[in-house]
Amino acid sequence: MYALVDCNNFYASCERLFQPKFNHQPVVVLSNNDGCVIARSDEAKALGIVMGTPAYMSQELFNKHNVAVFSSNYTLYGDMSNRVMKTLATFVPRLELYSIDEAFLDMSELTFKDLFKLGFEIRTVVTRNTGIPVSVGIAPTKALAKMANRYAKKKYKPIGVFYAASQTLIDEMLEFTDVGDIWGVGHQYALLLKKNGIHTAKEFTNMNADWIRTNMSVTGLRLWNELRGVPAIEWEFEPKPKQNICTSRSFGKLTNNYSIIKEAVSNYAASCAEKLRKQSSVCKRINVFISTNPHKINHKQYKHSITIHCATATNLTSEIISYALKGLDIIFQPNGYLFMKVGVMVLDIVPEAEVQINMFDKKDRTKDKKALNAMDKINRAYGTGTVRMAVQRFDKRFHLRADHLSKKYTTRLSEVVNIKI
DNA sequence: TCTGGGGTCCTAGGACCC
DNA sequence: TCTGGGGTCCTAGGACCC
Repeated sequence: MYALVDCNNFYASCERLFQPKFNHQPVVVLSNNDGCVIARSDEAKALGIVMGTPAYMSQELFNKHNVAVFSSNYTLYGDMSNRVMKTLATFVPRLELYSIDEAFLDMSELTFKDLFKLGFEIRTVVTRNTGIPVSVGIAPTKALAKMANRYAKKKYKPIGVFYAASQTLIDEMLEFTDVGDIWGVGHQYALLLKKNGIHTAKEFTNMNADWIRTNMSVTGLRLWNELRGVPAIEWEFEPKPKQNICTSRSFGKLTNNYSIIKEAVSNYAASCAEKLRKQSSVCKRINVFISTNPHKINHKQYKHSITIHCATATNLTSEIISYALKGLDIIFQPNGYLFMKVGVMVLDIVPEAEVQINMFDKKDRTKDKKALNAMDKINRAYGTGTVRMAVQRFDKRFHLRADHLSKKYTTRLSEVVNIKI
């Protein structure tokens, strides 16, 4: 048995936790640059505010209904996530952290317990310990547990728990669920399925396996098995080491200023290097990409990327920056375009211990490593960018918009909430 | 006259997830 | 004025190599 525990409206719930005056007011959280809506409280959902819509398009709705708007505060959400996960870990022998606000719990050794009661206890204790409301779905496979979680929210909201304990209950849930709401079925597959007369998850499970394989590839077939009660998605108790690491941002406003773009690329490259060091790995290739704004249909469009091979696999900030700038220099177009976004990706990631030194590479990296080690420590303690390479500059002319940012209530001493007793 | 086949790498893009 | 960011997996065509 699998349980999927999911925090309700996670980012919105985190913001509310520290400003309870918003408890009965609609709350939304915006993406980087205050671009799109990425989280909504129930009240905001009821107003018809749609996930992923640009903030400026919903502005009227925000004003009219007195919606509390927040920029995203990932420091806060990350810390709250850790607290939730720690609490969840006390209930089961093993769990898999699936995303910032979800975890799969391994219930297979607990079948002697009343799993519904356990689900309810999990919900109660997490809310008591962290203040974050959660829902629980329990079922024989991961995909069914995902669905049970959603079903709990839609059908048994006050209880917040659904245990698909029998085939009758599973069928009830499958019939209730639209194919588009199945985990792993996105917009395109939902259209395809509906065109073929398949509207509910129950109808999906009744389809012929060959048809699924042909039209939805192996991933679709895996899903089909899962929904028929046959586990096909493996546990991942230990997070897999990342194959790629990427840092990219949109500019606060469109630009074709090469020095601003170089500065941005330097910073994203530095961030990739830091992420590599954090997991004790190095990369063999570095990819840089740049693009204009595809939403501006009357602008001339350009996008390009390039991959550079490292002479020696590396995680040194200075080296990764210089490879990235070399790549940028090749793909950058100086005339006629307004750029929206650049990014740096590090590829072919291997453990640092396995590095093969290029025989012509005589560089001694021990000093660099010591310096970067110290730099990482300082940056972790005092915030990203406290110590930086000269090319990264200080003025952040490409800086992001965040007009509605809340405080780091749980991670910065000066911003901790004061309580008068 | 007859114009291979297998492999890798790069870039691009499409599908999905949160 | 204003449309996120970070991932995974899969596919396909062109360049290039032997």
